[in-house]
Amino acid sequence: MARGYDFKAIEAKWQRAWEESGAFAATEEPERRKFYLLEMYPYPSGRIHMGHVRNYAIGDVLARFLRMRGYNVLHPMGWDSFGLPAENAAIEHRTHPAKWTNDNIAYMRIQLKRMGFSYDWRREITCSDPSYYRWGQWLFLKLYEKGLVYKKSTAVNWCEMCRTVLANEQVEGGLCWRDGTPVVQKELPGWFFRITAYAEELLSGLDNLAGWPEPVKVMQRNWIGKSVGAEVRFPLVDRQEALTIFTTRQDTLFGATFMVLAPEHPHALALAQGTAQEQQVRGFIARMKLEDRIKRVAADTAKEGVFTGAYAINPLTRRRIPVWISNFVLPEYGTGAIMAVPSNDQRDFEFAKKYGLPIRLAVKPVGTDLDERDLQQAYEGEGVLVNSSLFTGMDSQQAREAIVDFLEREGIGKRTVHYRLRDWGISRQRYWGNPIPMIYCEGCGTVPVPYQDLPVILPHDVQITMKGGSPLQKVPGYVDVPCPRCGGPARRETDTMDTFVDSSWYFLRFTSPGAEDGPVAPARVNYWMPVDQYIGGIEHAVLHLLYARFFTKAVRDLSLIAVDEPFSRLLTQGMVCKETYRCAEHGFRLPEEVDAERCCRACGRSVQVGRIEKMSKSKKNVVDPEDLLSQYGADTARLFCLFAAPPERDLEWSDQGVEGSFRFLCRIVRIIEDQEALFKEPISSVPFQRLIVGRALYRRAQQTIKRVTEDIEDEFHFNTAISALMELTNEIGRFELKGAEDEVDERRFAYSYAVETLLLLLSPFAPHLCEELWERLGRSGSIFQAPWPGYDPAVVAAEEIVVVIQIDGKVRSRLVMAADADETAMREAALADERVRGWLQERSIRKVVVIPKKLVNIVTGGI
RNA sequence: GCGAGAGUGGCGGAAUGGCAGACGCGCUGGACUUAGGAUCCAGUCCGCCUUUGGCGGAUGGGGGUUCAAGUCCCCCCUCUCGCACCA
Repeated sequence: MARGYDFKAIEAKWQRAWEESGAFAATEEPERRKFYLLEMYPYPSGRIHMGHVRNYAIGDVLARFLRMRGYNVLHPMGWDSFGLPAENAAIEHRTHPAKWTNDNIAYMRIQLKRMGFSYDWRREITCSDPSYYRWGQWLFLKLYEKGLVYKKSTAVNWCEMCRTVLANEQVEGGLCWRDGTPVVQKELPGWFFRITAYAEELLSGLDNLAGWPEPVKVMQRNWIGKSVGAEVRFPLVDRQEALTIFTTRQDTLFGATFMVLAPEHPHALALAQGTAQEQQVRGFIARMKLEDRIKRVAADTAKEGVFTGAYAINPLTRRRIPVWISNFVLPEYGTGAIMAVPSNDQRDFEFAKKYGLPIRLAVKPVGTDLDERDLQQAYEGEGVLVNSSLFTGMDSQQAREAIVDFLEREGIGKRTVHYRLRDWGISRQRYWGNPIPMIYCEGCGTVPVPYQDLPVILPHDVQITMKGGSPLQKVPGYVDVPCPRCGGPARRETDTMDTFVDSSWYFLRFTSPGAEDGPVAPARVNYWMPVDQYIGGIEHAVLHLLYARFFTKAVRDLSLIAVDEPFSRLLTQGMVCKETYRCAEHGFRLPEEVDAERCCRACGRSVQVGRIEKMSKSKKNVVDPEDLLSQYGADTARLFCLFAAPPERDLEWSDQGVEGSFRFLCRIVRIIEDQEALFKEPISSVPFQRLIVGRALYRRAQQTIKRVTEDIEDEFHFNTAISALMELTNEIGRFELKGAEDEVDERRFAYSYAVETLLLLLSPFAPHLCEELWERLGRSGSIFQAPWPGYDPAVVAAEEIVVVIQIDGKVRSRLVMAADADETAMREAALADERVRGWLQERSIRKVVVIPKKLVNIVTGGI
């Protein structure tokens, strides 16, 4: 038998029982309160890690708790099983991505089951399975019909090592997150989702997401990056065209003394043509094209530029202003051109100083006599307009409105809103993803695959080399197809979809996983959606969570679902961290490579005990859940993850802490085993009013019900819920079962009630053990079919309480009083107290503050 | 630079404006033991006083509000995360 208690046998026994009884299968029952609880599904990398264990343990407590509370709970699990690692692994292990993926899923499914998570496995989804991805293709085509999918050629992040485009979040400091290869910009055709069509709704919708953590909402707001301003036309001197700029500070228009274009701006070279500047401009543009984009965009990159030789007219001052080109203007934001107001914009100021361009003050701080000749830096704040014709003297905020009105009246410009959010490029030049269902015909152009031909099956026989383009290009039977429209020879699209597409709607599919007529079955999806509680890592704050919101709105507009937002409440759990050991010679070391004196076993040098960092293989500070399972079992692993820190905070791993959680469970086993005979006999209940010796224990049990219920329900404070359970356990352990003859019934009743309550309250945290002990207590049926215990507020409230007596805010005495003692009684008792009287000699009482049920504070006038 | 969050014993962490340090880990002592790395019991913020006991100090630093501040307000410091030439 395993140390402490036989968790291996117990856990296997109950996992089998739950599976056989279908305990966690969820069906739509319209008359019941539903609760859709979801944790972010994993990428099947091979084995689960502690981050998964923590994420899913948090979810499972809620799932089990809510079921006991009477909710109809949907708690599904699936696999984010498309993606590049499968192709890398295929090369490394000489296997097929499908086999590697499916083997991983099979293994990880077993691991999750061994953790005892209460999923409805009948609803399992595998992204890489045609039964799932066919509906991804279907949705792609529907969105295409709606104009929400389009193809364009543009500059994208390209990783030479991965041989594919990377999403923005996969670029960290200009390097590929996976292999550290510098990411390059590459002009490439690809498919895009028009997420920008929903920019405003994605932004405003955040205001209604009361159940989302503020940081996540802030990050999404920043990402969407809404700017309200105006587009203004600046006519070019001696030409027909004009340059259009975007600004949020039209109040500073009178201070615009030059213009700046991005090197990529379509007019950039044209303006210089035939001028003395042409060669210089040509050279500058060529150089900028070569320059690394990430570096160019970095804030600390020096501003540099060239004069185009051309002039424009400031439409308000009517003055000629030179047009420049510079690296600090970005082609993709606004119109790729700006008006430069050096007096009121720091970037423009620096540029003007560097190249000796004129500065003209447009807005000055209220009540100052700022002069542009004295400017040491731009004044970017609000203030009063100067040098601004009829707007001079106006408040800058009002002037923004007045000037944009004027621009619109005069036909010079118009109100405009710009977003930083860009359309979502979903083309991946890789094999292991969902095929984009498009066909190119020379005669008919781009033709969608007809719905009846879905799914486009990912061919099995491919050569994955990580060289050249997509492996799919070299699969003849795949690429060459007849055009669905004219029947002539045509070519299939060989890009596959970003895996974030799969995860953008998997939560919908869970509601109706077998649906054959569409991605979802309407009645079922509408019963379950939205997800009431979503749980996952904060690293998805912007991408997955933004994409999923976008998809939900787009699918809603296809009339397939009725909700606006996919996730009502969101919990972002912290990372699982552990200290690192680093040897000067051997780098990061495993704990077993370090001896008791903290020296490297390889070279004997003392290792540096590093910071507490997120568990990662490269830092050699990971703990494998598998080891935990074999040493302590699933209940201990879960319990520790929940006890060591509140869910949203980082969790610091501690082997001794795990040991402590295990000890706690062992203690409960001992308590019950020691009294096994007691529970075998019938126990008659005693009303609370008649409880004397058992009163305190009974009350403590009731108080624990209240605390645990509130801790789980309100704030997911599982750590404090567990500590309350430990206190109850301590109390039970101290309780004396033996006593006078006439007390025996009462003692046995209070004791068994407390033990039973303990098991019920602990069951969501340590389900296997509680199920087992519940059975040993002789209770029939699964503990998870028992209702969550309730409490009587009158019992919870003690009839006597300790009142703190303070003198001038310092505790000087404590008195036991009736809980319902009124202010007068409390004041008198406090003033009559001997210790208090000792302190009060020589002092005059200025005031007595009485807080019922809490304290009395006597404020004196000093000695 | 901007934004968000955090700073409490040796450690993880508790505290509707009302006894700071619950609970756990670790540590100390004791009991039971052939043994203890099992279990049980007691102790464990710091300083001071002669004890039972008591006094003083203590939640990054400094001010303030209040009868009362870890908690509210202002200033500063440190750390973590996110964004960062976004016009």
